[in-house]
Amino acid sequence: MTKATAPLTKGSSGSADEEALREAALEAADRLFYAKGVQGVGMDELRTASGISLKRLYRLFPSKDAIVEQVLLGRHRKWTEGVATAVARETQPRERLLAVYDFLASWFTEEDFRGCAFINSFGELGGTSPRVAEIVRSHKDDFQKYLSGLTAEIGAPPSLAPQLAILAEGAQTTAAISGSAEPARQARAAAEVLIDSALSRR
Amino acid sequence: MTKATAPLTKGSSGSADEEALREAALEAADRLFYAKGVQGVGMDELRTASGISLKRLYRLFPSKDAIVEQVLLGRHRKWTEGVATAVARETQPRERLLAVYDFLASWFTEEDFRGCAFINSFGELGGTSPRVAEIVRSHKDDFQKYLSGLTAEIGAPPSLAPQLAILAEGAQTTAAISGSAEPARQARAAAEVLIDSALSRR
DNA sequence: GATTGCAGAGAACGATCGTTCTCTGGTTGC
DNA sequence: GCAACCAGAGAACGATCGTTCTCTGCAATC
Repeated sequence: MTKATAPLTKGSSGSADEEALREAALEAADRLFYAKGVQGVGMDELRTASGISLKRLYRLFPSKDAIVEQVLLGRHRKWTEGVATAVARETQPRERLLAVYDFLASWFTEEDFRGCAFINSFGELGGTSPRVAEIVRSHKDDFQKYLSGLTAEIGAPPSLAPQLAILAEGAQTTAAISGSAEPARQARAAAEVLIDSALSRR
Repeated sequence: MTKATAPLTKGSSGSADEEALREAALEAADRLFYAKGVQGVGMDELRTASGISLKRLYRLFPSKDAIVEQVLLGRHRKWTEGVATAVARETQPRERLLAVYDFLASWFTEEDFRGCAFINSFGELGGTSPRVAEIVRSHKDDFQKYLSGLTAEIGAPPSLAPQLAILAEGAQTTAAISGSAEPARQARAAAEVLIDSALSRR
């Protein structure tokens, strides 16, 4: 009864399994780290949650730090994708910009929402882990550059993008701490004013 | 602070010393926690940094958690004071509001600036420590209420205060991560637009 | 069928965590 | 002078951390 699956050559078939396991491990790690903080989750807890033995975890990743790094990089990919998808649904440049805040609003209503994982990680580890600090910095830089592209679409001055970014960051932390999705709407309303003001002064 | 002599009415003999020690311990704890995260600092490190023996530390405070709590409450006092002082220097209501962002700007240039301790603590411990989450929440709530008072001075609609708060929060995290004080000026510029827009629509 | 290799489960390791206890030496009260 | 007490330094404690190792049993190879 143990021969039912994967009777192929094991040399190359293990790689696909490995990738699936890696993915499962990262998913569990992401969920745990996000909910309880990186240092609040031990490798044993990750083992239990993922169902992957410690030995295997350490064959998939060289260290916990590497898992943290991969989790953050995965979050970066998902965030970038999510924002881009939300923006792509709109055609008018102004609406495309505001779509960012609608994306935030729907994210904030997820029941396990606990703020921006990058801000959280920076607060916890930014002072002691240069690698984490670097990843967070480049994530935020990426977002600013993305906003710059969107503001350029409407011909707004370059000073608008950082202001809109600050609104987004503030909405994330405020929503996390207050436990409400309202900051997304408040930030959106503020963004409208800033955008319109920038456009009228163009 | 210049205190000449220990007041007799403050407490029994030895209490003044204890209070000074408690203050010194909290000062060291604040500096270390802020720089390296709460969980990144052990009690042994706090002992070394403060020069206060473990035995004494545990007579001054019942646990590390209590120290964390006191550090946060102390930060809250200092923040509230600092903002109020900066605001009090201005007389015109609009300038009083903007003084908040000038206060941020000068804070951001401090060399050991590493963001808002409350946001950082929330990211690290908010998911596991209800007490920390509560303190952070009430600190941010306090700030919002303070801003509400300032916006009421200029007769702006109540919707303005949360927007200005979001700008301040975003400026703090963005400045921390980017390592620049620029976000304070950007937030200030955005606040001006929001304030003037709110006033013209009044 | 014997041998080899590798998987999983979890015990074990050294380090460090928050917290407590022991030991020592000096001060105080009589 | 002597007993009682208390402060300080740091060892010790149990728990837990990230990481590695051992043990066991199964599967594949000659």
